[in-house]
Formats: sequence, structure tokens, C-alpha cells
Amino acid sequence: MKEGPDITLLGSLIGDPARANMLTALLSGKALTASELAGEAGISAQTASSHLAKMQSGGLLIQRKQGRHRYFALADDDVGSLLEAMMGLAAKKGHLRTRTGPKDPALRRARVCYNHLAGDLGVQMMDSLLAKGFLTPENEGLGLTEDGRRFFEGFAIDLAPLEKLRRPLCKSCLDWSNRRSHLAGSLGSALLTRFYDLGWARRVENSRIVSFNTPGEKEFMRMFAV
Amino acid sequence: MKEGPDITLLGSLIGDPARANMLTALLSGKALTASELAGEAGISAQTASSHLAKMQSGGLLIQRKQGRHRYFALADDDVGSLLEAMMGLAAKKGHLRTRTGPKDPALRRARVCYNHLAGDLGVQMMDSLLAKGFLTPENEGLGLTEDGRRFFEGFAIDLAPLEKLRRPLCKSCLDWSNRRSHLAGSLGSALLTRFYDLGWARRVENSRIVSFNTPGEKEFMRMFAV
DNA sequence: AGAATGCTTCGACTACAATCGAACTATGAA
DNA sequence: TTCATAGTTCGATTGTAGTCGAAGCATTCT
Repeated sequence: MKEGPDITLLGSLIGDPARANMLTALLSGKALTASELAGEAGISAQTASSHLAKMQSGGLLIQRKQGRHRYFALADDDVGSLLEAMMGLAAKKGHLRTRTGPKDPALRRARVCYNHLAGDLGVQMMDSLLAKGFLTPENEGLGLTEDGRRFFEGFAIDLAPLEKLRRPLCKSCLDWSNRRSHLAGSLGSALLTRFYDLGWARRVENSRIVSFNTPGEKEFMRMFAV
Repeated sequence: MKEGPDITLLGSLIGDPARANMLTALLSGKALTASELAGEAGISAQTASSHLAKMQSGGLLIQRKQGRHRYFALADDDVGSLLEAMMGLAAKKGHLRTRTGPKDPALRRARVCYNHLAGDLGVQMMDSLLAKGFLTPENEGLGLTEDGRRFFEGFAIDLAPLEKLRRPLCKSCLDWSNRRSHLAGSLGSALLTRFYDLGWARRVENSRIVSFNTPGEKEFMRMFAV
């Protein structure tokens, strides 16, 4: 017994409601200040401060000072993936939040997962990219084909700087609402940014929802048909 | 806010040391009795009973009555995967258990992950099966090729009954010690069983370690060379 | 039937962690 | 300099979850 890594710390960090709310808010990919997170969790600033310190020393968060603000963000993609994975299992086991609000359908359709697109549209995009042979499954992840390289460059995504990063270019991430994979990694992130830039979609304030407008969705559907 | 599934319950269930010890023990794939689990966690029977009830109602465990014993096991593969994923992140963040025992290297080399082979050897097997074209990455999982079908049948693994199960045949599972994938699913489980039957390896008592004997390891290496 | 084992329920105790008010530090604005 | 805002630290309070002893069922053994 007492073999392997210790999962209790991670579990207990995630297991507190206030902290879970903060983490969920940060899953939107935006860095938030301590007071914003306190508001998100519905607790006082002092309490939030203590929680944030714990999560930081536990490796879940990183902190960036900027003027008199302190911005907190998820430490890395792995933390985001774990949170999504837990949401997947929680959903499967029926652990829903007390009030499943009216936003729920919109959230299932298109939302931000840390920094890339998730939900029905995210899964569809992934399927389409695979079906057209732009991405291809590799050893343990995803690879970019020559066709894919041309496609993305044609979509005004500059691959060169992305490939220089330590972060993997393509990665698959499990979707809690669909239990299917969608595209993560720096390429997934770049695609989402491109959708914003093109004016196809925008972020809904204070939420993970990504809202496509009518022409934007039309373009998206044409480009990522299955 | 308050969007999506609730991860606090899962987190807090996993976040208690006694429960985490039990879950880790169950990750060996064996069903254990309440008293065995109490011993594993180092707590009294009463306390264990309360923990087990909570984990059961939280969907992490299932219970099977057999005579005057109650056997507990992980509820499904997803629970096992989540635990391995958490161990992966915990290891990466340096959350090791206080005493990293002498068993640790053996554990990294070959261990049971719920019901299939993990560790260096598990990863090597996966790599070999992919390299030889017996398995192939598919949409969101793994597929069996015609060559692969012949290979496994030749290895005296009867695929027909496995394919009838609701459980997926092939599945990849992330390894915490390697951060690479190994083969899960009913096929992964069948392979491990076959190794036991052939006398290549055996389980080390009260541990997740799988110990290969010299000729067994030789055969394994020949069969799953990379 | 009676005894023993395996497990759960009940009740009481304890320890710890979340919480907030108040005081303190740091940055920025007037 | 003085004031205001953002955040942390300290101390005290509170609630709750983990813990075990004792008693209660259920099943098997003799």
C-alpha cells in the first residue's frame, strides 16, 4: 500500500464548493483577479485569498501580478483536462448542480474549454478535420497532415510560431456533454481565436458559452461539414 | 455561474485519505471486501462502512453481496481512468506519498491498472501493437485491424465473446508513470489474463505490481518488440 | 440452537477547515 | 501627502466530516 502518487491533495482542493466554482470559472480560459473569483464563488475576499493560496501551492493555479491586481489562471492544459474529465464522470453519474439553468443547452452547443472550442460544435469540427484527412490520429495524440497544413494556412493561421511552443500543437480533449473528443492544443486555441477575429462568434459575458451569430454559424457549418 | 456538472462531490470523495487509499487498492482491479478495505486504509470497520456507503452512492463503487461478505469494486472503467489521470497530474505536480517505497520501480515497470497492464511494459505493448498495424487509431479510440484480428486469435484470445460486451474492445488509458497511453478495454484485460495463464507473469500479493519471470519476460519482449 | 464472523447503524467525541471581522501591506490616484 | 482600492495575514468562531465504541442484523459454521 501507499503506492504511487498522492491524489488526496488534488481531490480535496477540487472537492470544496468555493474552490470548484473558482476553477470552473477559470476553465473559461480567462485569467481572473482575486476579487472576481471571490465574487464567482460567493465568498469574502479573505476567504478567497486563502483558497487561492492553497490552489496555487497545490499546483492548480498560477498567479501573475499586474499593478495592484493579481490575476489567477489554471496552471496548464493538464489541469483543464482533468477538470473536464471530472465533469464528464460527474455528468455520467448524474451529479448535476442543483439548478440546471436555462443556459445549459447553449453550453452544450458551444463553449470554451480552457482555451479552445468544446460542445457539439467543437466535436463536429474535430470529426470534420479527421474525416477530411487534415488531422490524423498518431501514437498517442493527433498529427497534422500535409493537406491539413495547407488548409490551416489557407485559413490564415500561421503554424510556424505555434510549432515553436512547448505546448503540443494538436491534442484531443474529452467533452463532458458529448463524451466525444474535440480539438485542444495550441491549434485548437488558434482556431477559436480566428472565429472571434472573423466575427463568427463571441464570448457571452460571465459564462463559458460561445455564441455564434447566424452568418458565422453558416460559414462554420460550410467549413466543417461532416 | 453554476454551469455544468458538479465536480465537488467527486473531488471530496477522492480527497479523503482513507477513501483514496481504498480507491487506490481497488485500482488493482480486484474486488475487495469491506474489511480488507478497512485494513488497506488503516481505519476501523465502522468508519470504512460509512466511507464505502458514500462512495457507492456517489457512483464510484459498486457492491456485490456474496455470502456474508460484501465485495466492492470500482463502478466502471471511467472511474479507473479518472483515478489514473489524477495520479498523472499529481505525479507531475510532485505530490508524492510521504514514503516512496522500494516497490516504486517495480510499479513503474509493470502494474495492474484496474484490469489491464500498465507501466513501461504496458506502454511498450501498446506501441508495438500500433507499430505492427494490429491496432489503429480511430475517431476517438482504437480499432482492431484484420491483421490484428489474426494476431490475437493466434494468441488464443477469442474475440467473439469480447465483442458482444457493452464495454469497448479497445481503449487507451493514460499511464501516470510514463504519461503515455497503454491498452485498456476488454482486449487489454484479456491480454493480461493470457499472460497469467501462460505463466509469464503473476500478481504480487497486496500490490498492483505485476511480476514477470525471466522466460515470460523474454517471450513478452519477443512478441511485443518495438 | 448457539456461537462466530462480517458488516452496518447509532451516538458521542474530536479535529480541522471554511468562514468572516479587523488590522496590515502594497500599489495607484488625487 | 493623503486617500482609495486590491489583496493578504491574524484571530476567533462555527459547522461538519471523520473517527471509534457499543449495539444490532445477517449469514455461515458447528
